[in-house]
Amino acid sequence: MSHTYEYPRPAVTVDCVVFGLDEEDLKVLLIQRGVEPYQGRWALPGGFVRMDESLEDAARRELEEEAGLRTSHLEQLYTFGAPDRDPRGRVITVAYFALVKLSQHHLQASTDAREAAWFSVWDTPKLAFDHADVLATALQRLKGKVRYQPIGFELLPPKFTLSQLQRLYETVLERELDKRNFRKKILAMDLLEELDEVEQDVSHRAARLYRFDHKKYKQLEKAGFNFEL
Amino acid sequence: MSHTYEYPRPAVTVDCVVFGLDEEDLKVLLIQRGVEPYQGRWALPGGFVRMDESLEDAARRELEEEAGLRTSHLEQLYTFGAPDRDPRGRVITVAYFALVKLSQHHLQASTDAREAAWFSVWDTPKLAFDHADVLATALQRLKGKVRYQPIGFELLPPKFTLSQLQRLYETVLERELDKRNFRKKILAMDLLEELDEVEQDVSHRAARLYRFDHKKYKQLEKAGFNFEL
DNA sequence: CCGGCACCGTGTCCTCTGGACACGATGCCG
DNA sequence: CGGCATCGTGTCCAGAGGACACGGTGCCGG
Repeated sequence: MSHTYEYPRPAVTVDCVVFGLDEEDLKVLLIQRGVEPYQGRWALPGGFVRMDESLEDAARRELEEEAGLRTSHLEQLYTFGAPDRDPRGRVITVAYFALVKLSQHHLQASTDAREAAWFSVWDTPKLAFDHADVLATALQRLKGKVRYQPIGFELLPPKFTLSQLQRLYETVLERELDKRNFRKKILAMDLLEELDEVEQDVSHRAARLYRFDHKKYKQLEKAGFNFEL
Repeated sequence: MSHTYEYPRPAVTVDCVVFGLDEEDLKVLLIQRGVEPYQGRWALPGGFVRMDESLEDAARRELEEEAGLRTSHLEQLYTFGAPDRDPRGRVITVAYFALVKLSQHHLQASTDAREAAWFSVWDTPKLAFDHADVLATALQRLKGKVRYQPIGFELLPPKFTLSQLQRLYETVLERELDKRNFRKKILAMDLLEELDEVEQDVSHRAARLYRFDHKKYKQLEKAGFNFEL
């Protein structure tokens, strides 16, 4: 290896901001730290990048190890590298952003005896390192992206009602939407498959279920179609 | 330092995609490599991150060192970390994205005897490492961002004509725009200061000069205004 | 001096989109 | 069988965006 590389090197980690949605709120997955620094504090799941794995592989591995979690949607968020962001020394972290269907991911005990739990994104405990910044950045990204890419569906069960979908947007965007206009617009896109099923076990009139048509979206996307709100 | 950190570490670099605009084309700044690997190939300016500087500071420093360049607009683009992207070993690079006013940056000889030059973004030589991917990512970002943030002005001289501005958008977006609609829309935003000056040394009727009003934009932005194409 | 050339600068019309807005239908429960 | 909660639907209006053409101005060359 060239002499060029014999400088001291920073350590490199990945951290994941995993969002999920339940009936009440938008949630983020946190892990309670078992060791110093910030022992006992809550933090984003993450860890060191191995020499032979890509950054995204590292993110997936950490999610699997720390929360027994697999996710369909995982994208790079931002890289945080302030020299003093870790008290142990120079650590640069590549943050990732993931969406999971909370309904299908009941957390399993983490393999390394750390506690994992979902918190409302509007009400998290004090976080370790600069993870509050990372979370804020991720929220901003989610808010921005959900409007012009159909990623919101990653947060819902495969079959969902239009009300659920609308609640999703209202929660993420932090504003109310008009039901009629919302339905008009989303149905006009012709990306939802109307199923011959209605929701079960509700104590009022049951709503029709829909399914997002990924194939159709891919096609339309190629043809220059743009999803928007 | 904790034992946790005694894993082997990747090297970390920053690379910069610097865009400039001249009368003909959108340009990108490249540096010819003086050492192996890829000796003689053109590459993005960049280099190793020092242990005591932030990522953005590293990017600015490299731009200064390799091209004598300062830039107003510098933002993080993406982090590239495929295990085999550098033949010398594991090197992760944090790519940055910069815009400069080409009219005011005649390149000075680089301090470390490497050659620096501007190339049309549509016609670059074969690049070192995965820098072609980095450039493609940057172009995509520029195309996306220019429409909803007033960053295009960073590519123009402080005083410019509406035709120059329109040509900028046409070049970046790779499509033609209608002159009357473009002027109507951009002037309606009320972000351009109309000057009592016209361009000089043209062999036809001279066009009026305008200046972008950064202050006004900041105010409007706070008030919830959204710049859009 | 005059014509040609190149670019500057301007307004109308039409379509479509987006937002405001209310009520009858359905199904469960007590 | 009445009450309650949610479902599901259509109209109207204003504003934005896109299509579209021509007279004005200034330089240059003959």
